[in-house]
Amino acid sequence: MRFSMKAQHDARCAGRPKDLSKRSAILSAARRHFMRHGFSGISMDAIASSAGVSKLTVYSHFGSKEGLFKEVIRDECTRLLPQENFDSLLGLSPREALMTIGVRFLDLLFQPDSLALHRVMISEAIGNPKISELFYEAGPAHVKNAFTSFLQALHDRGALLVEQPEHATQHFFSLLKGEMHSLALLSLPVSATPEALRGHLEDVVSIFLRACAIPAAAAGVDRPS
Amino acid sequence: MRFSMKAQHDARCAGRPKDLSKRSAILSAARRHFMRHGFSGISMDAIASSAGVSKLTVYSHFGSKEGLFKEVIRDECTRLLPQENFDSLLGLSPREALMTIGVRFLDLLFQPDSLALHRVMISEAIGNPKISELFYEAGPAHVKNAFTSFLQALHDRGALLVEQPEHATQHFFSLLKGEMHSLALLSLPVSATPEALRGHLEDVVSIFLRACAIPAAAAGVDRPS
DNA sequence: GTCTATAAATGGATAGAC
DNA sequence: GTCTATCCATTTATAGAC
Repeated sequence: MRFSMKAQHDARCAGRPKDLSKRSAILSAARRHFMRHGFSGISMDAIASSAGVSKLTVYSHFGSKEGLFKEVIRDECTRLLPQENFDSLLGLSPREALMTIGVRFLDLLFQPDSLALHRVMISEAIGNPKISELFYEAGPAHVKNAFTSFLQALHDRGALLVEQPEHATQHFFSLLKGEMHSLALLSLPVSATPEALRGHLEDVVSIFLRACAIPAAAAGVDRPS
Repeated sequence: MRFSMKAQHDARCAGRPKDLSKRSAILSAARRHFMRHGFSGISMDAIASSAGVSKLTVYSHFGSKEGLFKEVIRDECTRLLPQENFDSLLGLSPREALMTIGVRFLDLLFQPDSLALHRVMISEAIGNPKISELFYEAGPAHVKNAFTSFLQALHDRGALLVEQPEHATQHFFSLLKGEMHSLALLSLPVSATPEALRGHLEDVVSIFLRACAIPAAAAGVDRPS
């Protein structure tokens, strides 16, 4: 009973279980505060009292403020990104598939948590490039790779003409983000109503499809699969 | 001997003249430090000593750290943006004009000073939306408006089909920024070689022109100019 | 013994006033 | 330039709980 039946982290031999509920309470409080006020903007005192634990407990779990911060980032990336995979959309028409992906991506991008994470990462990137690398690999890179594979698949089956899938991915997501994302990062008012987002999305998909249009009939110029 | 022989700032009339050279020395030092370390990342002590003045002088000129910061932002925006106006490009072909504008914009965007300014603005936007508004109006909004007017002019003379110039402007600049800008904001390594930028620019202009292409011959569906 | 909470202390940095 | 009041990350008692 005292001994963890799910022997997960018992590497510390006799070290006793270190209440996991406290650990997650700390992580949750830290996440709220870091996202709202940034790394320097909040004190360990505030985090500890907000989590209902003592400061010593925080230090015993995470070692330092920076250690806690890194854990929060890692956590937040996996929390926001439930394994992106677009293979299930290969049955749809390119337009339908792109619209679906676009809706998902915009939903993700304009979540307050996601915006806050981006802001915090950029602000920490001033003089600390290591942390933003951690973020990028755990977050944006995944979506990017998934979409590139998806485009490659569409190209291979002749549904679209995508000569450079990585470039195309970049263009698609850049268009999706649009000015709204820049404004949101600056905490400026942005009318992200569902209607506005929908219109934006339709514009973007149309532009993208025009750029990747198969040159009408004679597609024989390219390698035949 | 005690009296300055180079009577530079002897306007000792009514209100104390407050040495303008010191003012600009402070501004310049503050700019360097704020851009490199952010607002919280640098102390007034460091700025004062770096400018070769006492802290008192700094406070007498700018009142507070935040006051100094705002002045730096205002200054930096006008310094980086030498009045954008694209009317002189109306004689070129749309592709040539867009390429020219793109080169200028990318040059501006990837200047270390410009990147630093963006980073600092985003990090200050956490809990201080007023300052980023100042920045946006003094900076990005100008370029945006200039380009929208330019597109409208092209549309009016039938060179392009731009139904919604403001949306088109948004798309063009989003594409130009691309992934490179997001990476640069995170201080992540980005290969912004002249060749890479050139290739990117050509892609972007091609996509944009395809999106705004006049539907070949029968343009009669739209209002004839 | 080990985790924990409370509390206080250390050591350093800083904005702003005089 | 100096002074002061404040804040903060981190450490160090001290004592209770399992």
